[in-house]
Amino acid sequence: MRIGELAARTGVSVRALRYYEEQDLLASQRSASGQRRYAEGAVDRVQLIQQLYAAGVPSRSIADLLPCVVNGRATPELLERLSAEQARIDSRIEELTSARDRLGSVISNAIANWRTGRSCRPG
Amino acid sequence: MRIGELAARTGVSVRALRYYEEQDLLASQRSASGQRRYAEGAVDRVQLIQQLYAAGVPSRSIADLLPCVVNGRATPELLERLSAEQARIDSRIEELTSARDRLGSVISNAIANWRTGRSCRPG
DNA sequence: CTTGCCTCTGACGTCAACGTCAGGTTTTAG
DNA sequence: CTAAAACCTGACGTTGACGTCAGAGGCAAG
Repeated sequence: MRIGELAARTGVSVRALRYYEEQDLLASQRSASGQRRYAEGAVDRVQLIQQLYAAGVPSRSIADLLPCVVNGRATPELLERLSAEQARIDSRIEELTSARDRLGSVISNAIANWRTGRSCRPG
Repeated sequence: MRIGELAARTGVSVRALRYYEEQDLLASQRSASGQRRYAEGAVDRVQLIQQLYAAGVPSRSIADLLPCVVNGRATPELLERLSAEQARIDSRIEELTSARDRLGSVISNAIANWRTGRSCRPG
């Protein structure tokens, strides 16, 4: 498929796909005229890239670990990096959870004030 | 306390603290000569700011909700925004969890390959 | 009083992950 | 064949949360 279709099917922009290629995250065949052609697997690949980006994994790390994802092999060193990334994600989840809870108590606190005390209306 | 001490006690840079003030996230008294003076509560406040930043809450939203955190009151509109932020954080946590799991399966897959099949060593 | 560290206000630099525009080629629909 | 739509390669713009540097003042110690 061409880049436009891949963009449509993954929900990421054409520009982003070209950017991924620049960063060696996503390869493409080229047609005789130079247009990018992608196989079906590219859809999955792009979604994985997005997932890792969303997890805050820097693109350099993604570039390093993607081959491993594809062929299922990793050097011990890479395995360590993967575990490290996983740990980073875990602590990030904890941060988020605690932030979420803090927001939650702010909310219920505000609601409680709202019921019992004066409301937020002027006066 | 002065800005250097607050920075040391919160672990954020002096520049960041001045930036927070610029964004109306953190107020300060000024000495006669213009230096910033902070009360004890500033330490907590800065940590809250960090937590929200870490959760991806944009600084404008933080500025809006901080007064509410302080005085425990919120307009219905603000309550809605808080809930929206909470929901955003929740979906972010889900993203991260799924990324984490995906990394996990990559890792265990690699380990399995490592045990059963050929290792990653050349040859 | 001076030395040395802390602080001040601008103001420009940075980095990632793209957005956007320019100027040109290719593919497709009619 | 032609016009529209999609694609190409640069290359500069954007945003957020600061980093960093310049130049000038403030403050406690000796």
